[in-house]
Amino acid sequence: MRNKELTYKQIIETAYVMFSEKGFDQTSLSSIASEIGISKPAIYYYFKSKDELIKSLFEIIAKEIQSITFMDLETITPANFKQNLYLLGENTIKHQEKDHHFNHLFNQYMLLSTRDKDYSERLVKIQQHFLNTFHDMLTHGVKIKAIKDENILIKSQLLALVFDNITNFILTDMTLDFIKIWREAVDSVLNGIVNDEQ
Amino acid sequence: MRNKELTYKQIIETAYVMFSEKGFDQTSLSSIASEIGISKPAIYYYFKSKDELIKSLFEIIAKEIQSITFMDLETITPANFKQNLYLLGENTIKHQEKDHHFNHLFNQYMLLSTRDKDYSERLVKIQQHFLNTFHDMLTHGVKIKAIKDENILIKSQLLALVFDNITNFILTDMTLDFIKIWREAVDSVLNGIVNDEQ
DNA sequence: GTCTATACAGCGATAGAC
DNA sequence: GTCTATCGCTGTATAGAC
Repeated sequence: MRNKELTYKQIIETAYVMFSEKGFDQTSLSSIASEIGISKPAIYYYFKSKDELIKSLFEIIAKEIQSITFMDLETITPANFKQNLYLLGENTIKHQEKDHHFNHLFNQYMLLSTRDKDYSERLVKIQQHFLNTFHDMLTHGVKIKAIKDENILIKSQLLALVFDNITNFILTDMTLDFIKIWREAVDSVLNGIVNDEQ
Repeated sequence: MRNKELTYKQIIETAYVMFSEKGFDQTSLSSIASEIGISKPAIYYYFKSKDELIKSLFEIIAKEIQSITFMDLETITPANFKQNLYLLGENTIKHQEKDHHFNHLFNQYMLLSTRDKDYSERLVKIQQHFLNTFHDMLTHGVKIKAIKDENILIKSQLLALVFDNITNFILTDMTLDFIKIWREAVDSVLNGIVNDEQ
């Protein structure tokens, strides 16, 4: 007799890894089951279909993105503004270099979204949230007079694009100095609009 | 009796569209065959397996990337340097907005590469070529004294990252002004190192 | 060179025993 | 809650007719 919560947790965790490594289609429910040491129908006790299991994982990913890109604006001052932008990138880069599964899965949902309207709408919202995070950050910078109010919208979109693609490039075997690239991006974008730079 | 070359061409073109819209796994050889109006085994006459058909499409994609990112450095002068960087992005953005299949397929090969060493190595080379294009462009800019020799390597990598992810974002339903973002990227990166700017 | 027919494996999902 | 057994379907791939 197994523990109910344990089994549920094992299915989620095993699916997370296997889906990321082999893809949704190439990972059968039986292979997930045998990896855990249970039978295939046991999975159907927890999830009414394979699609629902895939959807459950999406919810987990979506929540993780929220927490990764969270920024507490209250702690930002003109003195530490640029440093905080550096850190936002550096922390994420270090996090992604440890867990490749996250981005592999996310890419698969991106592909799913082209033929599934639900995923499409959810992903647009996530990307929007993502863009907003950087826009809020720069807007806050203007408000506390850390930077000048010049082209803030486009500049924040540019930062979001760089940030997002750094995580994609980490997945390939490219060995670039991503932290340096991110710092160059922040420096370039803020160049000329930073106040009080000595 | 069908024409041999025509059938081959039809298989390639139909597979290109269907694989991009539904994915490799969700597109069966029978569905491709019936879409064209031939029988499933007919495909096996031209391709010894589904994987080989997928591989053939990869060769086409790889070639297309080479031509998209081609830049004739001979025509670059200090006067048109920045304008050419603008155009490189703008032409690609317009091209991508017309043909979404290209990027959908490319993303699928990115996922395949995580479990297939052949694709992995090929893709790294493509990404490398991609980075080199921008590096060559900026290095050439230094040579013809269009820009100053400051941080050229990182700056070219940054441009490549922005350029690459703009094409990814076009696939989503985000309606951003990508041309403006690209211009901001070029402006930001070149800010302070451009010579002869009035 | 292209077809019909078919082999064979594997999938998602369900029924019903324990 | 988890199992065995099984259904129905679809996939890739091949053999052999024309």
